[in-house]
Amino acid sequence: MESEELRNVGLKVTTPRLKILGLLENAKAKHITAETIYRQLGESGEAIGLATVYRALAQFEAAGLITRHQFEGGQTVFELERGPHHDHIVCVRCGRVEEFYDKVIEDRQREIAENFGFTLKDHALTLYGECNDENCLGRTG
Amino acid sequence: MESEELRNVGLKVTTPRLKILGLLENAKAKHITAETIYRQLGESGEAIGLATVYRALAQFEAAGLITRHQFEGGQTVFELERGPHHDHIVCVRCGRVEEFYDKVIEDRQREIAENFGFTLKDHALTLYGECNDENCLGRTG
DNA sequence: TCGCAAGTGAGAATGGTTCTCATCTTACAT
DNA sequence: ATGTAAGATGAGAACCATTCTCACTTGCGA
Ligand SMILES: [Zn+2]
Ligand SMILES: [Zn+2]
Ligand SMILES: [Zn+2]
Ligand SMILES: [Zn+2]
Repeated sequence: MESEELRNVGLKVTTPRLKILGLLENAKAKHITAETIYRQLGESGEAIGLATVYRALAQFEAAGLITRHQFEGGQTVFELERGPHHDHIVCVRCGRVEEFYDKVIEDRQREIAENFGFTLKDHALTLYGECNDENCLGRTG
Repeated sequence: MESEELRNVGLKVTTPRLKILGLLENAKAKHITAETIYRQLGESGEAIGLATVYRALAQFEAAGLITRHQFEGGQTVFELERGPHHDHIVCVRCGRVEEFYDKVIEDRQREIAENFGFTLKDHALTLYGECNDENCLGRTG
């Protein structure tokens, strides 16, 4: 249950937090902005203050429940951290987001950091391109 | 000369643009924020409006003279686009930035995009870690 | 040298995010 | 169950990097 998840990371179980977690699980889009969370909760009658949404997301991130991504030209998006690590490829025309994991790249990153004498803590990799989805191609030609 | 560079990309040669380009070339830090450019020009008696700095940077970027990077938790930084493409590794303690190019990673990116049916246009890769610089280690232990 | 399209700068506006603070809740002990 | 203290909430203000506005200035081809 979601209550467990909150307790496990040392957060009090509150209605706003449960609603936000629940929305992250059930939202159609996996990568979602704070604004969207705020708006969707409002529309479904579960009004939560925007400040609370931001606060909860920051806490969830600190607790490792979610991750945050900043795709170029867009606002910050959040996603539930379930399953293994992955990076993203984003269509610059339609905004479609796909996920991938590439062991070759992950390994090289570690080697590169090592060569510079860095202890690798994190990385951000996003590919940008134009997708071949029919709904995307249809828009611009 | 810098005037050439501006003319070559179809921009009028103006004093503000020349000063900003010049600063980008001579600044100690290669990766620099708009604010810093604004402040450093001001300090050296070459006051330029902040809006002009942002405008010029946007035009330089569109013209391919500079690139823009958004390292996590920091403001946007700009750097002169001279020499081959590279990505970055950033120390999360002291902010030190190093550059690298890795053919293996670059090639894999292209393959991944292809597999998703995307035409790769761009990518953003930044590694975050803790460096072993003495000035860095000294700070936190 | 002129004329005007283009550029500039001060300050206002924007917009995403964070902060403030008075008011609620949760979690825990009685 | 009830009291209570620590923590959470929400409305709106504040923040801050960036962009916009607009009256004035400048680069540059004719
Ligand atoms: Zn994802
Ligand atoms: Zn697309
Ligand atoms: Zn660089
Ligand atoms: Zn360091």
